[in-house]
Amino acid sequence: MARTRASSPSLDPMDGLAFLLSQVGAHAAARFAERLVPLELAPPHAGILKVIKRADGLSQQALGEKLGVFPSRLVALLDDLEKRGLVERRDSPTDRRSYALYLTDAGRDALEKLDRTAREHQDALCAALDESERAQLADYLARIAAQQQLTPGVHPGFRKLDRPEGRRGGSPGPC
Amino acid sequence: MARTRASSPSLDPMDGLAFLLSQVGAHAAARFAERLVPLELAPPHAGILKVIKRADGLSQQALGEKLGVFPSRLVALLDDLEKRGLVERRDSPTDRRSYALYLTDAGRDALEKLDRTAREHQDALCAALDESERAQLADYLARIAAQQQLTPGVHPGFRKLDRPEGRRGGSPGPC
DNA sequence: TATTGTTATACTCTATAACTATA
DNA sequence: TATAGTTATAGAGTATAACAATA
Repeated sequence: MARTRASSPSLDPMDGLAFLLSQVGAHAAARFAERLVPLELAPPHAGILKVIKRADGLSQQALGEKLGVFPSRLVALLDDLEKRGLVERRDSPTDRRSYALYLTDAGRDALEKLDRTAREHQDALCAALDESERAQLADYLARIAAQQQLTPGVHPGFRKLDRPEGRRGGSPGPC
Repeated sequence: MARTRASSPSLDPMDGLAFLLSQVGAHAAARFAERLVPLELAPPHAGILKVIKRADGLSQQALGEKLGVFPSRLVALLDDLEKRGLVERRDSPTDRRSYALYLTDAGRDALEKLDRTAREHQDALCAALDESERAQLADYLARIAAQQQLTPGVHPGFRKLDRPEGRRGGSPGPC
Protein backbone atom coordinates (compact mmCIF):
# COMPACT_ATOMS: atom_id res chain seq x y z
CA MET A 1 0.00 0.00 0.00
CA ALA A 2 1.37 3.38 -0.95
CA ARG A 3 1.21 5.98 1.75
CA THR A 4 -1.81 8.01 0.63
CA ARG A 5 -1.74 11.74 1.13
CA ALA A 6 0.57 13.82 3.23
CA SER A 7 1.87 13.02 6.68
CA SER A 8 -1.13 12.19 8.79
CA PRO A 9 0.03 12.55 12.40
CA SER A 10 -1.07 9.02 13.28
CA LEU A 11 -1.56 5.93 11.19
CA ASP A 12 -4.56 4.15 12.65
CA PRO A 13 -7.80 6.06 12.18
CA MET A 14 -8.98 4.89 15.58
CA ASP A 15 -6.01 6.64 17.13
CA GLY A 16 -6.65 9.65 14.97
CA LEU A 17 -7.80 13.17 15.57
CA ALA A 18 -11.47 12.35 16.04
CA PHE A 19 -10.65 9.79 18.69
CA LEU A 20 -8.34 12.22 20.46
CA LEU A 21 -11.08 14.82 20.52
CA SER A 22 -13.52 12.38 22.02
CA GLN A 23 -10.99 10.99 24.49
CA VAL A 24 -9.75 14.33 25.77
CA GLY A 25 -13.28 15.69 25.78
CA ALA A 26 -14.60 12.83 27.91
CA HIS A 27 -11.67 13.24 30.25
CA ALA A 28 -12.34 16.96 30.55
CA ALA A 29 -15.99 16.31 31.34
CA ALA A 30 -15.20 13.67 33.95
CA ARG A 31 -12.62 15.83 35.71
CA PHE A 32 -14.99 18.78 35.73
CA ALA A 33 -17.77 16.68 37.23
CA GLU A 34 -15.30 15.56 39.89
CA ARG A 35 -14.48 19.13 40.82
CA LEU A 36 -18.18 19.88 41.16
CA VAL A 37 -18.74 17.19 43.79
CA PRO A 38 -17.57 19.31 46.76
CA LEU A 39 -20.00 22.02 45.60
CA GLU A 40 -22.73 19.37 45.62
CA LEU A 41 -23.49 20.15 42.00
CA ALA A 42 -23.52 18.11 38.82
CA PRO A 43 -22.68 19.49 35.37
CA PRO A 44 -26.34 19.93 34.34
CA HIS A 45 -26.92 22.09 37.43
CA ALA A 46 -24.05 24.30 36.35
CA GLY A 47 -25.59 24.90 32.96
CA ILE A 48 -28.94 25.69 34.51
CA LEU A 49 -27.52 28.24 36.93
CA LYS A 50 -25.66 29.93 34.12
CA VAL A 51 -28.72 30.24 31.91
CA ILE A 52 -30.94 31.54 34.69
CA LYS A 53 -28.35 34.15 35.54
CA ARG A 54 -28.39 35.44 31.99
CA ALA A 55 -32.16 35.24 31.57
CA ASP A 56 -33.69 35.93 34.95
CA GLY A 57 -37.36 35.09 35.22
CA LEU A 58 -37.62 32.63 32.35
CA SER A 59 -39.96 29.63 32.50
CA GLN A 60 -38.98 25.98 32.82
CA GLN A 61 -40.20 25.49 29.29
CA ALA A 62 -37.89 28.18 27.96
CA LEU A 63 -34.99 26.92 30.04
CA GLY A 64 -35.42 23.39 28.80
CA GLU A 65 -35.56 24.49 25.21
CA LYS A 66 -32.42 26.54 25.57
CA LEU A 67 -30.47 23.63 27.03
CA GLY A 68 -32.06 20.82 25.06
CA VAL A 69 -33.28 19.19 28.27
CA PHE A 70 -36.63 17.44 28.55
CA PRO A 71 -39.20 19.18 30.78
CA SER A 72 -39.57 16.13 32.99
CA ARG A 73 -35.86 16.06 33.62
CA LEU A 74 -35.76 19.74 34.46
CA VAL A 75 -38.24 19.20 37.26
CA ALA A 76 -35.80 17.03 39.19
CA LEU A 77 -32.80 19.22 38.47
CA LEU A 78 -34.64 22.35 39.59
CA ASP A 79 -35.95 20.52 42.65
CA ASP A 80 -32.32 19.90 43.63
CA LEU A 81 -31.38 23.53 43.17
CA GLU A 82 -34.47 24.83 44.92
CA LYS A 83 -34.01 22.47 47.86
CA ARG A 84 -30.50 23.84 48.26
CA GLY A 85 -31.79 27.39 48.10
CA LEU A 86 -29.92 28.35 44.94
CA VAL A 87 -32.92 28.90 42.71
CA GLU A 88 -36.42 30.20 43.33
CA ARG A 89 -39.60 29.21 41.50
CA ARG A 90 -41.77 32.32 41.65
CA ASP A 91 -45.28 32.39 40.28
CA SER A 92 -45.36 33.89 36.83
CA PRO A 93 -47.31 37.16 36.88
CA THR A 94 -48.75 36.52 33.43
CA ASP A 95 -49.46 32.79 33.30
CA ARG A 96 -50.57 30.86 36.33
CA ARG A 97 -49.46 27.55 34.81
CA SER A 98 -45.80 28.47 34.69
CA TYR A 99 -43.05 29.58 37.03
CA ALA A 100 -40.53 32.36 36.68
CA LEU A 101 -37.06 31.16 37.65
CA TYR A 102 -34.70 33.32 39.68
CA LEU A 103 -31.28 32.94 41.23
CA THR A 104 -31.13 33.55 44.97
CA ASP A 105 -28.18 35.28 46.62
CA ALA A 106 -26.86 31.84 47.51
CA GLY A 107 -27.31 30.90 43.89
CA ARG A 108 -25.18 33.81 42.77
CA ASP A 109 -22.53 32.81 45.32
CA ALA A 110 -22.59 29.25 44.03
CA LEU A 111 -22.20 30.51 40.50
CA GLU A 112 -19.11 32.46 41.50
CA LYS A 113 -17.59 29.42 43.18
CA LEU A 114 -18.47 27.49 40.06
CA ASP A 115 -16.66 29.99 37.85
CA ARG A 116 -13.55 29.73 39.99
CA THR A 117 -13.75 25.95 39.81
CA ALA A 118 -14.10 26.03 36.04
CA ARG A 119 -11.05 28.26 35.75
CA GLU A 120 -8.96 25.94 37.93
CA HIS A 121 -10.19 22.99 35.93
CA GLN A 122 -9.21 24.59 32.66
CA ASP A 123 -5.78 25.53 33.94
CA ALA A 124 -5.08 22.00 35.13
CA LEU A 125 -6.44 20.47 31.96
CA CYS A 126 -4.36 22.62 29.64
CA ALA A 127 -1.15 22.59 31.66
CA ALA A 128 0.67 21.14 28.67
CA LEU A 129 0.05 24.26 26.56
CA ASP A 130 1.22 27.83 26.91
CA GLU A 131 -1.06 30.83 26.61
CA SER A 132 -0.79 31.32 22.86
CA GLU A 133 -1.19 27.62 22.16
CA ARG A 134 -4.36 27.59 24.23
CA ALA A 135 -5.72 30.47 22.21
CA GLN A 136 -4.88 28.65 19.00
CA LEU A 137 -6.54 25.48 20.26
CA ALA A 138 -9.64 27.38 21.30
CA ASP A 139 -9.83 28.89 17.83
CA TYR A 140 -9.65 25.48 16.16
CA LEU A 141 -12.31 24.04 18.43
CA ALA A 142 -14.60 27.03 18.01
CA ARG A 143 -14.33 26.69 14.24
CA ILE A 144 -15.16 22.99 14.39
CA ALA A 145 -18.08 23.70 16.71
CA ALA A 146 -19.42 26.38 14.38
CA GLN A 147 -19.05 24.26 11.26
CA GLN A 148 -20.78 21.37 13.06
CA GLN A 149 -23.58 23.73 14.07
CA LEU A 150 -23.13 23.21 17.78
CA THR A 151 -24.97 25.77 19.87
CA PRO A 152 -22.45 27.82 21.85
CA GLY A 153 -22.61 27.03 25.56
CA VAL A 154 -24.89 24.02 25.15
CA HIS A 155 -23.41 20.64 25.95
CA PRO A 156 -24.64 17.82 23.71
CA GLY A 157 -24.71 15.34 26.57
CA PHE A 158 -25.39 12.10 24.82
CA ARG A 159 -28.39 12.90 22.74
CA LYS A 160 -28.61 10.84 19.59
CA LEU A 161 -29.07 14.00 17.61
CA ASP A 162 -28.17 17.43 18.82
CA ARG A 163 -31.03 19.83 18.84
CA PRO A 164 -33.98 17.47 19.43
CA GLU A 165 -36.49 20.28 18.95
CA GLY A 166 -36.90 21.28 15.34
CA ARG A 167 -36.48 24.99 15.83
CA ARG A 168 -33.10 26.55 16.17
CA GLY A 169 -33.50 30.27 15.88
CA GLY A 170 -31.18 32.07 13.50
CA SER A 171 -28.99 33.86 16.00
CA PRO A 172 -26.37 31.83 17.90
CA GLY A 173 -27.21 34.51 20.38
CA PRO A 174 -26.20 35.15 23.97
CA CYS A 175 -26.15 31.53 25.06
CA MET B 1 -12.79 44.67 38.15
CA ALA B 2 -9.54 45.02 36.23
CA ARG B 3 -9.11 42.61 33.36
CA THR B 4 -6.77 40.06 34.94
CA ARG B 5 -4.10 38.48 32.76
CA ALA B 6 -3.70 38.60 29.02
CA SER B 7 -6.40 38.19 26.41
CA SER B 8 -8.27 35.04 27.27
CA PRO B 9 -10.12 34.07 24.11
CA SER B 10 -13.46 34.04 25.91
CA LEU B 11 -14.68 35.77 29.01
CA ASP B 12 -16.93 33.31 30.77
CA PRO B 13 -15.06 30.28 32.10
CA MET B 14 -18.05 28.10 31.26
CA ASP B 15 -17.67 29.07 27.62
CA GLY B 16 -13.93 28.53 27.85
CA LEU B 17 -11.52 26.09 26.37
CA ALA B 18 -12.32 23.24 28.75
CA PHE B 19 -16.00 23.49 27.89
CA LEU B 20 -15.25 23.55 24.18
CA LEU B 21 -13.13 20.43 24.51
CA SER B 22 -15.91 18.62 26.31
CA GLN B 23 -18.59 19.89 23.95
CA VAL B 24 -16.79 19.05 20.72
CA GLY B 25 -15.60 15.75 22.20
CA ALA B 26 -19.11 14.67 23.14
CA HIS B 27 -20.33 15.67 19.71
CA ALA B 28 -17.55 13.67 18.07
CA ALA B 29 -18.42 10.61 20.15
CA ALA B 30 -22.13 10.88 19.39
CA ARG B 31 -21.60 11.26 15.65
CA PHE B 32 -19.19 8.33 15.61
CA ALA B 33 -21.67 6.12 17.44
CA GLU B 34 -24.26 7.14 14.87
CA ARG B 35 -22.04 6.06 12.00
CA LEU B 36 -21.52 2.70 13.70
CA VAL B 37 -25.24 1.89 13.76
CA PRO B 38 -25.40 0.57 10.17
CA LEU B 39 -22.46 -1.71 11.01
CA GLU B 40 -24.47 -2.96 13.99
CA LEU B 41 -21.62 -2.01 16.29
CA ALA B 42 -21.31 0.28 19.26
CA PRO B 43 -18.16 2.21 20.19
CA PRO B 44 -17.05 -0.33 22.84
CA HIS B 45 -17.18 -3.09 20.23
CA ALA B 46 -14.86 -1.07 18.03
CA GLY B 47 -12.26 -0.79 20.76
CA ILE B 48 -12.46 -4.49 21.47
CA LEU B 49 -11.97 -5.49 17.84
CA LYS B 50 -8.99 -3.21 17.59
CA VAL B 51 -7.28 -4.61 20.68
CA ILE B 52 -7.88 -8.24 19.69
CA LYS B 53 -6.42 -7.54 16.28
CA ARG B 54 -3.24 -6.24 17.84
CA ALA B 55 -3.00 -8.90 20.52
CA ASP B 56 -4.45 -12.05 19.05
CA GLY B 57 -5.15 -14.81 21.56
CA LEU B 58 -5.34 -12.70 24.67
CA SER B 59 -7.75 -13.53 27.52
CA GLN B 60 -10.87 -11.64 28.51
CA GLN B 61 -9.09 -10.66 31.69
CA ALA B 62 -6.21 -9.11 29.75
CA LEU B 63 -8.58 -7.42 27.32
CA GLY B 64 -10.62 -5.91 30.10
CA GLU B 65 -7.55 -4.60 31.84
CA LYS B 66 -6.26 -3.00 28.67
CA LEU B 67 -9.53 -1.21 28.01
CA GLY B 68 -10.50 -0.46 31.60
CA VAL B 69 -13.71 -2.45 31.18
CA PHE B 70 -15.17 -4.63 33.93
CA PRO B 71 -15.09 -8.38 33.28
CA SER B 72 -18.82 -8.70 33.64
CA ARG B 73 -19.36 -6.06 31.02
CA LEU B 74 -16.95 -7.72 28.62
CA VAL B 75 -19.03 -10.88 28.68
CA ALA B 76 -22.00 -9.20 27.07
CA LEU B 77 -19.90 -7.23 24.60
CA LEU B 78 -18.03 -10.36 23.49
CA ASP B 79 -21.30 -12.29 23.32
CA ASP B 80 -22.49 -9.71 20.79
CA LEU B 81 -19.37 -10.01 18.70
CA GLU B 82 -19.29 -13.80 18.88
CA LYS B 83 -22.96 -14.09 17.96
CA ARG B 84 -22.24 -11.99 14.89
CA GLY B 85 -19.28 -14.17 14.03
CA LEU B 86 -16.66 -11.45 14.33
CA VAL B 87 -14.78 -12.88 17.30
CA GLU B 88 -13.99 -16.42 18.44
CA ARG B 89 -13.55 -17.64 22.00
CA ARG B 90 -11.11 -20.55 21.71
CA ASP B 91 -10.11 -22.64 24.69
CA SER B 92 -6.84 -21.49 26.12
CA PRO B 93 -4.20 -24.20 25.67
CA THR B 94 -2.58 -23.42 29.02
CA ASP B 95 -5.48 -22.58 31.37
CA ARG B 96 -8.82 -24.26 31.08
CA ARG B 97 -10.54 -21.47 32.98
CA SER B 98 -9.83 -18.85 30.35
CA TYR B 99 -10.44 -18.23 26.68
CA ALA B 100 -8.11 -17.06 23.96
CA LEU B 101 -9.75 -14.40 21.82
CA TYR B 102 -9.35 -14.31 18.06
CA LEU B 103 -10.71 -12.27 15.20
CA THR B 104 -12.52 -14.25 12.50
CA ASP B 105 -12.23 -13.36 8.82
CA ALA B 106 -15.55 -11.58 9.15
CA GLY B 107 -14.07 -9.77 12.14
CA ARG B 108 -11.17 -8.54 10.06
CA ASP B 109 -13.61 -7.38 7.38
CA ALA B 110 -15.66 -5.54 9.97
CA LEU B 111 -12.53 -3.88 11.29
CA GLU B 112 -11.70 -2.64 7.81
CA LYS B 113 -15.17 -1.22 7.33
CA LEU B 114 -14.78 0.33 10.74
CA ASP B 115 -11.53 2.00 9.78
CA ARG B 116 -13.13 3.46 6.68
CA THR B 117 -16.01 4.71 8.77
CA ALA B 118 -13.66 6.31 11.26
CA ARG B 119 -11.81 8.08 8.47
CA GLU B 120 -15.03 9.43 7.00
CA HIS B 121 -16.13 10.52 10.43
CA GLN B 122 -12.90 12.37 11.05
CA ASP B 123 -13.05 14.10 7.69
CA ALA B 124 -16.59 15.29 8.28
CA LEU B 125 -15.83 16.36 11.84
CA CYS B 126 -12.78 18.40 10.91
CA ALA B 127 -14.14 19.92 7.73
CA ALA B 128 -13.51 23.38 9.17
CA LEU B 129 -9.73 22.84 9.29
CA ASP B 130 -7.16 22.35 6.55
CA GLU B 131 -4.54 19.62 6.65
CA SER B 132 -1.87 21.53 8.53
CA GLU B 133 -4.35 22.87 11.04
CA ARG B 134 -5.53 19.35 11.74
CA ALA B 135 -1.98 18.26 12.37
CA GLN B 136 -1.48 21.18 14.75
CA LEU B 137 -4.72 20.36 16.57
CA ALA B 138 -3.74 16.71 16.87
CA ASP B 139 -0.42 17.77 18.36
CA TYR B 140 -2.11 19.97 20.98
CA LEU B 141 -4.53 17.23 21.94
CA ALA B 142 -1.84 14.58 22.10
CA ARG B 143 0.19 16.79 24.41
CA ILE B 144 -2.79 17.37 26.68
CA ALA B 145 -3.56 13.65 26.69
CA ALA B 146 0.02 12.80 27.59
CA GLN B 147 0.24 15.41 30.33
CA GLN B 148 -3.09 14.19 31.75
CA GLN B 149 -1.75 10.64 31.65
CA LEU B 150 -4.44 9.30 29.37
CA THR B 151 -3.62 5.89 27.94
CA PRO B 152 -3.30 6.15 24.15
CA GLY B 153 -6.18 4.47 22.38
CA VAL B 154 -8.24 3.95 25.54
CA HIS B 155 -11.44 5.92 25.82
CA PRO B 156 -12.28 7.08 29.35
CA GLY B 157 -15.99 6.50 28.83
CA PHE B 158 -17.44 8.00 31.95
CA ARG B 159 -15.47 6.41 34.69
CA LYS B 160 -15.15 8.57 37.77
CA LEU B 161 -11.41 8.02 37.72
CA ASP B 162 -9.47 6.92 34.70
CA ARG B 163 -7.50 3.78 35.24
CA PRO B 164 -9.67 2.04 37.85
CA GLU B 165 -7.08 -0.72 38.30
CA GLY B 166 -4.07 0.40 40.27
CA ARG B 167 -1.41 -0.85 37.91
CA ARG B 168 -0.53 1.04 34.81
CA GLY B 169 2.59 -0.48 33.34
CA GLY B 170 5.44 1.90 32.56
CA SER B 171 5.28 1.84 28.79
CA PRO B 172 2.46 3.72 27.06
CA GLY B 173 3.05 0.85 24.71
CA PRO B 174 1.43 -0.34 21.53
CA CYS B 175 -2.12 0.39 22.59
C1' DT C 1 -58.17 22.06 22.35
C1' DA C 2 -53.36 23.22 23.56
C1' DT C 3 -49.80 24.11 26.98
C1' DT C 4 -47.06 24.11 31.73
C1' DG C 5 -45.27 21.57 34.92
C1' DT C 6 -45.56 17.09 37.20
C1' DT C 7 -45.53 12.10 38.11
C1' DA C 8 -44.86 7.48 36.90
C1' DT C 9 -42.64 4.35 33.97
C1' DA C 10 -39.20 2.32 31.06
C1' DC C 11 -34.92 1.92 28.86
C1' DT C 12 -29.80 2.11 28.40
C1' DC C 13 -25.46 1.87 30.24
C1' DT C 14 -22.53 0.60 33.71
C1' DA C 15 -20.97 -1.20 38.29
C1' DT C 16 -21.25 -4.63 42.28
C1' DA C 17 -21.84 -9.09 44.28
C1' DA C 18 -22.49 -13.74 44.26
C1' DC C 19 -21.53 -18.10 41.82
C1' DT C 20 -18.89 -22.05 38.95
C1' DA C 21 -15.14 -24.26 37.38
C1' DT C 22 -10.83 -24.51 37.29
C1' DA C 23 -5.87 -23.52 39.27
C1' DT D 1 -7.03 -19.99 48.67
C1' DA D 2 -7.09 -17.41 44.43
C1' DT D 3 -8.43 -16.59 39.58
C1' DA D 4 -11.33 -16.56 34.86
C1' DG D 5 -15.46 -16.10 33.29
C1' DT D 6 -20.41 -15.88 34.19
C1' DT D 7 -24.95 -14.55 36.07
C1' DA D 8 -27.96 -11.75 38.63
C1' DT D 9 -28.81 -7.46 40.57
C1' DA D 10 -28.72 -2.67 41.34
C1' DG D 11 -27.73 1.97 40.39
C1' DA D 12 -27.06 6.22 37.40
C1' DG D 13 -28.84 8.92 33.89
C1' DT D 14 -32.16 9.92 30.54
C1' DA D 15 -36.42 9.45 27.61
C1' DT D 16 -41.57 8.48 27.06
C1' DA D 17 -46.39 8.62 28.39
C1' DA D 18 -50.11 9.86 31.04
C1' DC D 19 -52.04 13.48 34.09
C1' DA D 20 -53.81 17.91 36.58
C1' DA D 21 -54.26 22.71 36.37
C1' DT D 22 -54.62 26.53 33.49
C1' DA D 23 -54.92 28.97 29.01
